[in-house]
Amino acid sequence: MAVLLRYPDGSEVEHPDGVTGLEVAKSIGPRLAEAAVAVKLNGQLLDLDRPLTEGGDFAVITLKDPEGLHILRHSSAHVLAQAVLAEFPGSTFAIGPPIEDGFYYDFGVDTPFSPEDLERIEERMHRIIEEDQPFQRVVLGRDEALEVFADHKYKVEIIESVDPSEVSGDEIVTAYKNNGFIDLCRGPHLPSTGRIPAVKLLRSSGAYWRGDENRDQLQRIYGTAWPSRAELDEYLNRLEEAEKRDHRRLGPELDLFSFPSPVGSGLAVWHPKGGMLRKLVEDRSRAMHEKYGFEFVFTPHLMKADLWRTSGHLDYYAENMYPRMVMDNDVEYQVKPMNCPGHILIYQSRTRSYRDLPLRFSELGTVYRYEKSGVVHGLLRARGFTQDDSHTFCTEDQLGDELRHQLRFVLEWQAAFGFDRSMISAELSTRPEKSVGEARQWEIAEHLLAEALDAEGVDYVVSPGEGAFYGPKIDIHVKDAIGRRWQMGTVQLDFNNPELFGLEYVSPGNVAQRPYMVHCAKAGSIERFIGILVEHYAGAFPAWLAPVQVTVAPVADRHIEYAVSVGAAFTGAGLRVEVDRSSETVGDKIRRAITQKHPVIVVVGDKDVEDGTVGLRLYGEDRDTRGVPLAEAVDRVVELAAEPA
RNA sequence: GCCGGAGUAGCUCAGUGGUAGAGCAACGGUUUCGUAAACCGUAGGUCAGGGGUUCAAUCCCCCUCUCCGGCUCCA
Repeated sequence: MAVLLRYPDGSEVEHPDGVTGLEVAKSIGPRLAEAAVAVKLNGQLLDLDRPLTEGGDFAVITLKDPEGLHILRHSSAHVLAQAVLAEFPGSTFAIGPPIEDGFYYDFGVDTPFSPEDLERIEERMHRIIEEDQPFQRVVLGRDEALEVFADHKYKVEIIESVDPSEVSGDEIVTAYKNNGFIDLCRGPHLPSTGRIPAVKLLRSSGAYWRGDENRDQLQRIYGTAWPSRAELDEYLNRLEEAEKRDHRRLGPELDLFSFPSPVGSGLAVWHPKGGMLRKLVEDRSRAMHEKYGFEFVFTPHLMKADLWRTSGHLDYYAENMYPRMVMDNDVEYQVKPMNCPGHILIYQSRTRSYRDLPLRFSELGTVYRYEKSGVVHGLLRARGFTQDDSHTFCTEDQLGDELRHQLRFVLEWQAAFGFDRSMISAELSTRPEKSVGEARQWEIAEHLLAEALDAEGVDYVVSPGEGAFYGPKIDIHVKDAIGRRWQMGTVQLDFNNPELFGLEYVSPGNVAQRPYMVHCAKAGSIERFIGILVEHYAGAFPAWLAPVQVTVAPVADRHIEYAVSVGAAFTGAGLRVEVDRSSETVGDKIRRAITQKHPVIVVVGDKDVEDGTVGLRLYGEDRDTRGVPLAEAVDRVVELAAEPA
């Protein structure tokens, strides 16, 4: 008997039945065999020493492959668990999967890990790696497995639930064993612990068993593992870079915003430069809403509790709302967590005809939501924020065009801020188990949302059952400059509110009809959006968004007068300018402008005063251009600072 | 909310059971300089807040607030 293996290059080679992956790799080449960590047969990953009993598509997996990295990190997690169990007798272990860039493992221990504990564990891991212990696959019967893991209640729970994604079959489970340590695992693993080239523990934290806050809190240790020391260093470097562009750091540094503790957690104040940035974003929001046919409405921050009762918020959103205030004659008021009810009341202010629709209301509406104390995160997760919110009411016939219209708006919005189509992906979330509205409505709406995505050529994934209970939605995700994904815009149907408020319009046949309601946010939250922009651009905004666009630096005090007139020329062209009148050296003035990430530095000295010229230096460029005639310099900067179309 | 870590000058950080220092920033003076840090000086702190232990607390203990890393949740 023989098995016929088809290699990735298309060639087919016959091997004896029961040949191992390692033997096949050796037959291809000794270096490949050395690099091999597993093989893939017909899409299934197998350990190197597993005998192959069938033919098919075959590939050798090395640490260069995504699957290889996955295996490396999975094996690292095992070594972590092995180290923890050895260092902390009496501890137990739960699950430890690979994740992007690393792995974690959850443990049940008496006391949470300290940073010193992590060092100790990491040392132990390195010892285990040095010992180069082979990973051995063992197949256990269910009862046998229960016995082996009798002391580990989380493992027992896993075996009892026999989750095929975590173990291997119905009545059998697989485990991997090295040097007395055994862990439940589907595999595959590296051939031995010595094949982990670079591993590092990063942090520990609490984590709930099965992700359920009502169950045990375990202690999770996060780590990272790479094919080489250099790649590990590069990764750690990347983390540092990400830290440098953290908006919570850059915000105060660039004097944009801050979170003074007397104000309260999750509540930002905007400094003048951040205020300018925000004004620019909001100006653009208003301009684009106007372009897309929206009308501007304004609703109060405080509304009667009864309204929130009608809208259902007090039923399903109460825990995110601030407590009631009782005013005249025991009337209760509440701060708004959403803008929709206010907009609905405007819709209801008069009888609406089909001729009025679609009716598009928009508001930069500031809302307040109670967030659990542990989740606030700068501008990205705040307790007070401003949505670029809109609510559109339309007929069923209009719905398809309307959804596409709004999706196009969201896409144009993102593009203006440097997020082109290649950085955008969408998620279509459909009807969840618990939902309101007729099945027919859901079907129509889901279909039209998908059609809009197709028509606009947006890549999307469908998340079945992930829609809100009141309607399906599209979420727009954006990938930033360092590859992180953020959720921003959303186009969302609402079958619930029109019903709750009894919204109607008069049809051509003079009958009352219920309109469709569409929520749409382009940025989501202005605060969050700006937080993302700060991180995306690392604080170096494109010139049209930069709070200060031009710094004029006179070489010496005698050039201040000329510098001021140069500044005036730029200001006259509509640019935002600062003239540096300090008595520092030019080098220092330039350094300060660069540190503040101003897009344009204009240096003026004796020669410029004489010739009516300036020296130009743009952010991100190490060189400068001298002797540029003032008018030409202004033109160039005006062009550089032009708003996106 | 839960688990852990942290809070010393505007910022970055030293420090000790006997009431605090550096660099940068600020301010004053000198310097007037052509593309990433001129020189000298001055001022600046209820050591997050409150309580406790102690002859004595920034340091040890407790509570609160705020921040950081996660979990859960989410724009």
